[in-house]
Amino acid sequence: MVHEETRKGPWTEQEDILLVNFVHLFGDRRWDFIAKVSGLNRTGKSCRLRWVNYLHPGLKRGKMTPQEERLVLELHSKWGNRWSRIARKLPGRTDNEIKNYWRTHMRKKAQENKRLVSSSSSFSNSSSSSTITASDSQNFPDTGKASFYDTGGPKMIDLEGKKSEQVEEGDKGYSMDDIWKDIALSDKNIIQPVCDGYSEEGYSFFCPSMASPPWEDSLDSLWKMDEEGSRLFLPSDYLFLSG
DNA sequence: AACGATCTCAACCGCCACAAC
DNA sequence: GGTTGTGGCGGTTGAGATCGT
Repeated sequence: MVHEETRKGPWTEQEDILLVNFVHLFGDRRWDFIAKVSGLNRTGKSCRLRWVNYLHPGLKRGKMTPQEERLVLELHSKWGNRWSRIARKLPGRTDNEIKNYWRTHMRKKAQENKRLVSSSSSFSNSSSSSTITASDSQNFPDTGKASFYDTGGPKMIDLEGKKSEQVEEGDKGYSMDDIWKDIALSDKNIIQPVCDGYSEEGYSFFCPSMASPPWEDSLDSLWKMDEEGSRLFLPSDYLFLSG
């Protein structure tokens, strides 16, 4: 046997299928183990990332809804670049997705702002204060440093995520019900809030801390939830190839 | 239609936290 | 208590897609 190097780069459909099979067999926590036994020449990290960001059946694809956008802005103002935490409040969205969204979103804002500033030229100096918009401006305390989208939120003192978690529910301008409604309209299956409303993962489509995926008893519904058809869907006979 | 600029998003990297030993 | 292995997170990159000229 030739010891192949660890594969990198884009995943093939075959790899995806294989990974899905093994995740169903062993759960979505033992990534290193899965990486080894699956025969994928990938690292555990790579497998996890692929699953979390792309293969996970609960993922919602497509553009962010206005509600989601607002929620991202709001949560980012509270938590800064805690993408995974923010993602937990956005059912079906991944931290990577939100991170990317924020990056492009803020880039646009920064460019717009630059234009405004240069045209009015009344605000000079401003080491880097991306004035953004009125509603956003709170997100960007003038740190005078860092990239344009960096750590918008207050330099949060995390305190093990306790304090900040407590504040969050109270001062929300609107409820997650809106978002759930939105999702329910388009997805109508799979994504259900499993945990009750007020834990850290309260609004996730399932509790990440679960040892085994909750969808195991509803595999038929996997891969069918895309509303835009833009998503890779594995027909159920792809699953469990070996029976 | 061709080309360059810009945008989007999947994937990798490095660091950190935590659990097992 | 120290070491090691693994998972998770945030930052960054690069290829492909899309847009504008």
